[in-house]
Amino acid sequence: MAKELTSRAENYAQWYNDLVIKADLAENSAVRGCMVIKPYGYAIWEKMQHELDKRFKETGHVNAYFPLFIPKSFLSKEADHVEGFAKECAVVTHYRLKNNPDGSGVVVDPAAKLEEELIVRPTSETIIWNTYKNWIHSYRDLPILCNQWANVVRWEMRTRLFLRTAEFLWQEGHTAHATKEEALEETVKMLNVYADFAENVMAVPVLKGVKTANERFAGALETFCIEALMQDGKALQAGTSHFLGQNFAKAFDVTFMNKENKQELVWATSWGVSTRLMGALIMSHSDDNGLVLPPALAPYQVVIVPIYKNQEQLDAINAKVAELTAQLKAVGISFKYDNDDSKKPGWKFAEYELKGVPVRLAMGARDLENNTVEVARRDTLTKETVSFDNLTEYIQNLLDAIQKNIYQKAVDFRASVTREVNSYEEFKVEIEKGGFLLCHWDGTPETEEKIKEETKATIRCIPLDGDTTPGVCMVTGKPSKQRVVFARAY
RNA sequence: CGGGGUGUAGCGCAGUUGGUAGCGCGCUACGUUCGGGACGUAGAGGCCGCAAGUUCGAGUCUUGUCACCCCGACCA
Repeated sequence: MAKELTSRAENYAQWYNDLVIKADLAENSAVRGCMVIKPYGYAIWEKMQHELDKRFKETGHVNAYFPLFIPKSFLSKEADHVEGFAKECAVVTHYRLKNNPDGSGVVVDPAAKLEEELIVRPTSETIIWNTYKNWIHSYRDLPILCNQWANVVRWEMRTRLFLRTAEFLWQEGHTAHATKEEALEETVKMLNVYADFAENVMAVPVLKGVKTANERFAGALETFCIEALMQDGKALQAGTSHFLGQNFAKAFDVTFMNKENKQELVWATSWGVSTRLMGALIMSHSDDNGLVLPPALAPYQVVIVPIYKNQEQLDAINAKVAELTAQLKAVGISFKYDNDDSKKPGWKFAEYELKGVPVRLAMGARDLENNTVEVARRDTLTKETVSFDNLTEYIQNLLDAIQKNIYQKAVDFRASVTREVNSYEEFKVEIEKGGFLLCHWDGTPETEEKIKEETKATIRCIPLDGDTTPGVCMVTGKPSKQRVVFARAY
């Protein structure tokens, strides 16, 4: 991918990790490790939000909003949770500035020091459970199934556009349940929602699995995840769903009276996906010509480019295109008719390829004569001339075909770099090639840690629907219940 | 915080032994073009990251400083 660039392409694309990912999607901001998401990129994020939200509602969830600031004391109430996040928190210590006495700009007013510092949320478990405490008294108050769309801040030592920015956008679901079974069921249910979204909307195949203790969310008893594989052979954690047990209920003293009139601790889950998914989308499908977007997420699914020599021709094309766009609108296909006179057709072709628009229609004088249109698809870069009659139906089918095709391509790619490895020697060689390695592991954190140190590979997950044939650990020779998934990850 | 690198036009870069700043793209105007990132002509655009120093003279040499990028430690 992205072996070389023409001097022209340089002006339109920024290349990142061998993939076009800044192409009108994002740029670095003036703030360390943060990103500006440009309108085209944000439109993709909005589509993702819409599709996810729809699925959350279908599973009985509602949206709410909780504060950006978390009192420092809240964060220290759950021991594992603090340990996990303490090192990467932005802290608010003052609430006022004043003019610098020496006349050079402003300084922090030392008189305005906060009694208790506020943490900019790295995740909202603590502030939410502090709130839930007041919402929950009886089994009749349960379950609580809330989701919040928000930004969070994690002061990472090293950032990576889309994949690990200091501030990112996400949704975080936080649910409270009367029983362990119900909470576990919720955890798995949301994992399935994420997997469905990734595969059917993003066209990104994912492995569903459970994290090992080492990789578990700070404060969770069990972390479920979906793991995707990028085109460069590295794995990407695309979403997580945590079973939190009663840890946060204990920490924030959230109890309820059950039907037997006994006081019980509440059971919790939390789950989230972030703008990291934008990275997953880009790195799964893009090619040397730019982005390849699945029709389900493309800000516009069809772009129409007129080709003309004079105003008269353009008028004729405008009229013809108006017929088409009315039909597209009627069936809910999103489109853009680009009759901007300041850009040439060739320029537009390249531009919309870079932006990943699934279908491009070109219409010129020749087409008007023949009652045809040229249809180009982004995923295969092929073109054909199609009759103007029944064009809408043709496009509908084509969009479906493209959605399926890019998913299938990703599935095939993943299959081509997923293999079973049985010895540690072989593992050390194979891991250099990237991809998922299915190996036996003795289940101990020590062995996992040793492998990580020696090869930089981590256990991405213990797959939920993997082969459960037992074997022996490739490192220690001790018994193993099933193969787990190793990879180098982002 | 360690190791490496880079700061020169909006973007990407060149700049020789120190002599007063250039290329490509983009931008503006006009004309010809328009079915795969057009071409010609004429333009506009720079405190050479910042600060000291050496020198008749610094983009270039010295010292300091700041910022950003890459590789580690950390992590979704």
